Amino acid sequence: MTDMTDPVTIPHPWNPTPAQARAWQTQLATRLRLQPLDPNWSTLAVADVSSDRGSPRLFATVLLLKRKSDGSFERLAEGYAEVRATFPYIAGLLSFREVPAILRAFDDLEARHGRSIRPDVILCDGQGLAHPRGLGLACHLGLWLDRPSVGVAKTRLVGQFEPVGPSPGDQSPLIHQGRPVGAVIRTRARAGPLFVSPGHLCDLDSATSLVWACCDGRRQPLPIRWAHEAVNRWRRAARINEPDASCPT
DNA sequence: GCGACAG
DNA sequence: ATCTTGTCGC
Repeated sequence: MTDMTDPVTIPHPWNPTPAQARAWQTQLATRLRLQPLDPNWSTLAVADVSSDRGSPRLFATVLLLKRKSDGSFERLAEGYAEVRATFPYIAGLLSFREVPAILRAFDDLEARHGRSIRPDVILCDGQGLAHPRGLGLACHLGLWLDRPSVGVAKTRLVGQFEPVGPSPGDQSPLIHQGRPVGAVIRTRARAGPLFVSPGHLCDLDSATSLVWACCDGRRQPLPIRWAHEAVNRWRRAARINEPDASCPT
């Protein structure tokens, strides 16, 4: 009998063939734990990755934030990493391309912060459970780090849903293979809805309420916007100084 | 063969 | 993801 508490039962490579990657996803999905998130979560880590068209240079950023009692966020620390992509972008296999870069950004974050990071939840730009094999980027990262995680994507990958209402807060269940795997949420009037799904150590209700709690009238949750701004600011600076990338302050 | 297809 | 200016609308 294997130890059911291992984050990842068998370490796997990040540069497998597409067929091997799909097999790992099916295997890893069996390790997911769908459970309520601590409603009193306060520390949140948010990750984002960006790159120039056709360039194999991936820039990853992870921000560590603290949710204050008044609902605002405080920036505690940040980490950065530039990685050479070892896997192409293939719909359904995004985590094999971006997670390695995100893991290095986490390492940088810990190095700067001076101690191990144990965020109450990790917010990811991409799908969680709403995936062909139930293992979107949020699930994969959460499993690897053994931390609760939530996925929020701008467009659909899988699943069917009824039209979402026009008002902020309106939502519609995302159904895949007869199972509710996520929620389509209107976060801003006249803007496209977001696709939220749980990652690891989290359930659908927890995922949707957390994302909604991170929204402030804009289409994207504030943490996602901050991470996106941070990683793009760094990438643009690195593009000017060409070769090496000097991390932000 | 055709359509779909996170970032 | 990124390439890109202006433009329409609240």
